[in-house]
Amino acid sequence: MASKRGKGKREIIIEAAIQVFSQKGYHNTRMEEIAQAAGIGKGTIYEYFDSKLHLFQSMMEDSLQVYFRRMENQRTDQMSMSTRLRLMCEAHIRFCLENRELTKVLFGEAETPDKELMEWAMAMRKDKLKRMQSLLVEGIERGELRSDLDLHMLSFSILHTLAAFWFPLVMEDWQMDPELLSVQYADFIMNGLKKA
Amino acid sequence: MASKRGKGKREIIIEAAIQVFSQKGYHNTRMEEIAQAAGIGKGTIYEYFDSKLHLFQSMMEDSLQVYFRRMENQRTDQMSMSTRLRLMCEAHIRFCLENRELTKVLFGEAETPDKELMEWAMAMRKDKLKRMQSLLVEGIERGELRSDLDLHMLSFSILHTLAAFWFPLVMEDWQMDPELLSVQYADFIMNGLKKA
Amino acid sequence: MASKRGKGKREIIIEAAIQVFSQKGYHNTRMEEIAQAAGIGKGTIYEYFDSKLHLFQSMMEDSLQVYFRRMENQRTDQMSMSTRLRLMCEAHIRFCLENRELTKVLFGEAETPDKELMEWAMAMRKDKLKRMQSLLVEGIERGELRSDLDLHMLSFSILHTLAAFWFPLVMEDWQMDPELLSVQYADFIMNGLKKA
Amino acid sequence: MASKRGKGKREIIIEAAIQVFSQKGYHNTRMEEIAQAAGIGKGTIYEYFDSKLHLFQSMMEDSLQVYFRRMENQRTDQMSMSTRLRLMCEAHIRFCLENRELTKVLFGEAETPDKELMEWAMAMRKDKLKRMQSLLVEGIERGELRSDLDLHMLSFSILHTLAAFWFPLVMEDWQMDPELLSVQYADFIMNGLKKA
DNA sequence: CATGAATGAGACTTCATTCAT
DNA sequence: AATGAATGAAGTCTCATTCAT
Repeated sequence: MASKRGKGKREIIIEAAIQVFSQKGYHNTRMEEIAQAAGIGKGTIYEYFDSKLHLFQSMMEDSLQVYFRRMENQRTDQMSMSTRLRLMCEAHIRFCLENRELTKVLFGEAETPDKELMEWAMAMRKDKLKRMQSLLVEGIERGELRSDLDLHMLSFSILHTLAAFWFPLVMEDWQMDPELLSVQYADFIMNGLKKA
Repeated sequence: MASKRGKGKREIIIEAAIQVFSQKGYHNTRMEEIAQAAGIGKGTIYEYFDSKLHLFQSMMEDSLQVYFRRMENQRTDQMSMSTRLRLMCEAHIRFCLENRELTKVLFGEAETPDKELMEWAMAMRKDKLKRMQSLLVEGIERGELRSDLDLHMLSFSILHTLAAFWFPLVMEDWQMDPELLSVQYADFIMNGLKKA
Repeated sequence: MASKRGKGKREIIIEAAIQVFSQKGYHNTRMEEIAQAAGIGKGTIYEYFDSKLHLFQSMMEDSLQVYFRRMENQRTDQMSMSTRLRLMCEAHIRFCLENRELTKVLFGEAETPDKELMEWAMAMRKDKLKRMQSLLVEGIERGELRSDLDLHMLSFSILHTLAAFWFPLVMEDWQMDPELLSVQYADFIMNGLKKA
Repeated sequence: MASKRGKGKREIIIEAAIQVFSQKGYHNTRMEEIAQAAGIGKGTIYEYFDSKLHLFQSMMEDSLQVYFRRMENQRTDQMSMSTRLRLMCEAHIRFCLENRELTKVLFGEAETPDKELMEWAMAMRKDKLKRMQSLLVEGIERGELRSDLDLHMLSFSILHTLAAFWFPLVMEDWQMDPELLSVQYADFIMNGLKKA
């Protein structure tokens, strides 16, 4: 009860949804479980959300906002590309470690309960890719990055690797310091594998 | 009829399963749809597979075997690490382009309908990681690769990026020549982003 | 509606189950028929019983309780064996005539849908036999009954004949006064067929 | 194979049906199980019997014929009623012990898969009752039996008790000598329970 | 005649959603 | 606004029966 003080029903339900969806996935979650986790009646959910699908969608949108707010809360314009990549990586990793349930639904839930949600996810994906491409273009224009590599390939590679880190961190308890991991990953991205 | 010549029912069903599961996902696929896609009756599937779950599992196992057979069909022991990474990448990309449906279920289907399958997927994942680590260790011992980066991080990064390529190739019709893509990716991995 | 006043859903369902199971038997009864007989939706049954089998089991247990409560509701300790047998017989017959559907499932339903229920039925059977044997032993000790007959055979014979009466009474509308029937049956049991 | 020499397919199938139906009951028996028990193909059964129901029916009819042939194979017209009852009882008991599977389906299978079979069973029942009544009437006319008891009640009691003996004999391995049991039962029927 | 692979009607059961209280 | 008992559409799986070989 104490933890619910000051929270509206909508927030309580979304939090319960994150908790249950992240553990069981969309199709294996029953509305009643979410209601129980929220400490409310089954019917009440429908006062705030039209359907199971809308609840899931709202949860994803809310979660992504939290993620984006966290990621963008950095003023890195003046820094070197290497540093910016490192900071971005570190922010992502810290987010994952501090929001394990949220992370599971955001990056792990690859189920696409329906077409609409699928398209929404695709749009998110494209948006992220564009931002990453912009960053790379800026780096090239500044003369810090090579210009002979395909930008689509690069942004894809970097974004997906970053995103993929959620798994060992959250699911397998990979014990690695976020700062060290970021430094190493940025080093790898910038300098490659080859022995100097 | 002509398309079924020379194929056993089991194969026909697996193919239909790949087709439908890859389009709709596990939970949104009805057994009847698979039966229709296979051109057979609903009950016939149960002559060959115990349940929907077992069908899905069999399909995944079969698909992975096809993938592995393709990937391992290379003798690259004597080549440089750079070349080996490039060839591995190329093999993966060609597989994706030539087996679009198979690719969708293997890399896109992140649903894990039940615990057993989840564990099976985890085991696969760990196996692939180990192989990649072995490759990197070999590269380090040969003196071709840096030894100051965390191996877990590296193998994770490389594998996931590779795997991630399936999406733009199969879902977004990314028109890029497999050979060129492989060369670029290997270059990126080996030399990094930094301008020389 | 009027007929349901004061009854919980569970009771309504059990009553409907008695009605339908007694007419069609376990395997020929569909859950939907019971739901219709109860005037409720198919799914509602599952709010009160886990499965068809559990419903059947609960119905049998409930019915037997009603039967036993009725049979044991007699203080006959001081009477002669002949009277006790007669009263037992009469109670049984009256129960059958007043609870025709219940009687059909209790004595007519020899189907044992599964192993567990079979064992339960066997246990009931043994319990009844033991009670009858105790009664006979008491009669022998009192000097009222012969002691040269096998007790197992006797208790079996008496119980089964009694039980068997349900059929002509309920299924064939045997028009015989319960009191007269009891008197005759007790006479037969006590004195035998032989002409004096 | 040796055991099938000289037997037609029809007989083989009926024997297999007795075996399986007696163990599992009508509804829990699959046609395939019978086919396997008969050592033939599933489809072959349908060459000899129209349906599962007809097979069951045929099996019951055949079995009952075997039973009746055995029971009637006695010339007892000149004997006393007491002796006749004893011999009838003994014949029944010996049949049960020597034809355990047959006994299970004949007396234990109270499932009535459909209406037609139910009616057939009722007809059998009435026939047996009539024969028993005739016997009792003869006894009365001869002056051996009492005439003050209801004949319907008597024939019912005796027949059912007799029939009921199958259970402890076949299902519970009641170790009692058939001759002794018959003597005791006939004694009980003739002289009753009362101490002389 | 014999077979058994194929079939699809039919039964149980689940669970998102509704609505009377 | 909140509830949860009730609902019934929908999906999985079984198995008697058919029929091409």
